[in-house]
Amino acid sequence: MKSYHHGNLKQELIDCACRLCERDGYTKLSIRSLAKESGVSQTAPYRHFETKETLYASVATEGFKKLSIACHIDADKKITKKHLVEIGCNYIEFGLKNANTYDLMFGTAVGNFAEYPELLESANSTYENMRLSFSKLASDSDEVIAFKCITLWSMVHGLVGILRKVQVVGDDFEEGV
Amino acid sequence: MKSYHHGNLKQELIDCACRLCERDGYTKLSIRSLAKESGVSQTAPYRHFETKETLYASVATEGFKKLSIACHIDADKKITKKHLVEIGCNYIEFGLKNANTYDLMFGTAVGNFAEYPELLESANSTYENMRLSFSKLASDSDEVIAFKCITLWSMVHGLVGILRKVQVVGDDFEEGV
DNA sequence: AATTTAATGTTAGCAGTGTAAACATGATAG
DNA sequence: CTATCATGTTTACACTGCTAACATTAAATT
Repeated sequence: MKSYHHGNLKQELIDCACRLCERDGYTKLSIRSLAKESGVSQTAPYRHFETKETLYASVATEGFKKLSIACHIDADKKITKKHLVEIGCNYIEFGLKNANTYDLMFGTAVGNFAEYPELLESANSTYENMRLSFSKLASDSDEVIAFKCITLWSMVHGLVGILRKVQVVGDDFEEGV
Repeated sequence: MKSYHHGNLKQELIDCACRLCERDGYTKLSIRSLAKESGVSQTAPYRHFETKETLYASVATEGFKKLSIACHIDADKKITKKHLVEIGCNYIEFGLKNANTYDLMFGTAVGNFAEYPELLESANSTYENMRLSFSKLASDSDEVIAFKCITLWSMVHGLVGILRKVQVVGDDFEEGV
């Protein structure tokens, strides 16, 4: 007889949600289907996620962690201009290859990150990693570095959004860089 | 006795949807509430919009028209570098002040613009206006202009996305430009 | 070790959703 | 005047987020 309790439901739900969100987009994800996929009753997820937005927040949190990893930002290593470009390309590649997750991370699905401490932490840490990398290359003031960082971030973030809509230039672009 | 037929339902639904989408975000918009708001039966909108995504497409179409207008791009007028910066600022301002509509326009709510000719037309025309403005300033080849255009577009588009999440730098930025 | 308690699961049910099908009405073309 | 067709309504279905009441198990307390 199978045990009544699942044991590791929360993590399994998050993993499953990450998969489904990326595959079908977060709008198609339902708590019920998620529960069914994990072989558990319809309302079981509510023991681990107050609302659907809380689940979204968890998926977004994972997303930022994956983005950090995908960028290959190593806080300790020395960095060159070439590395910087690589980071940018990695960022864009992540955004394009994980378009649905990226949409969840930067769209309005999760209204206010501050309501989800883990998400806020993971998003801030991603940014902080980027900022640190920039700061190693420039000898500007912190303010200027932050400004430049936002500018570059906007570039790559914007490109992700644009390239997704304007597929035509997608291939040309990679060479262009 | 009120007339059975509404007469101008389609446009009223679009207008109403635009308002509600911007106020609450497109996820909160329901066809039923929209119908009720227009004093019409639950399924009446289906005479004018095949699916909800079709309705989204209409709202997005309006969005691109409004964006074009907000940018104050005049295809005939001469243009200076200062104008270009103004266009950029107008773009960013539009994106921030109409965040929910902007999200609908550039998110994944409408999967494939090509399925909605009017939307495709209005999005392309917005881009074409921008490209024309750029082309008046630069004496580069069409390809290079297109490349620069995408780059600048990415900048402002990216900033809209980032500034929405990182409100802190919002005020500083406007001065910085 | 026995018992209480808190965490985590289930069942039943509500109100709201997108959408399809069948029917009603009224404007318009013949 | 009548037939047709666009546009409206009613009814119905399967699905959704979420709540409340109950069941089971693991962990803490005695």
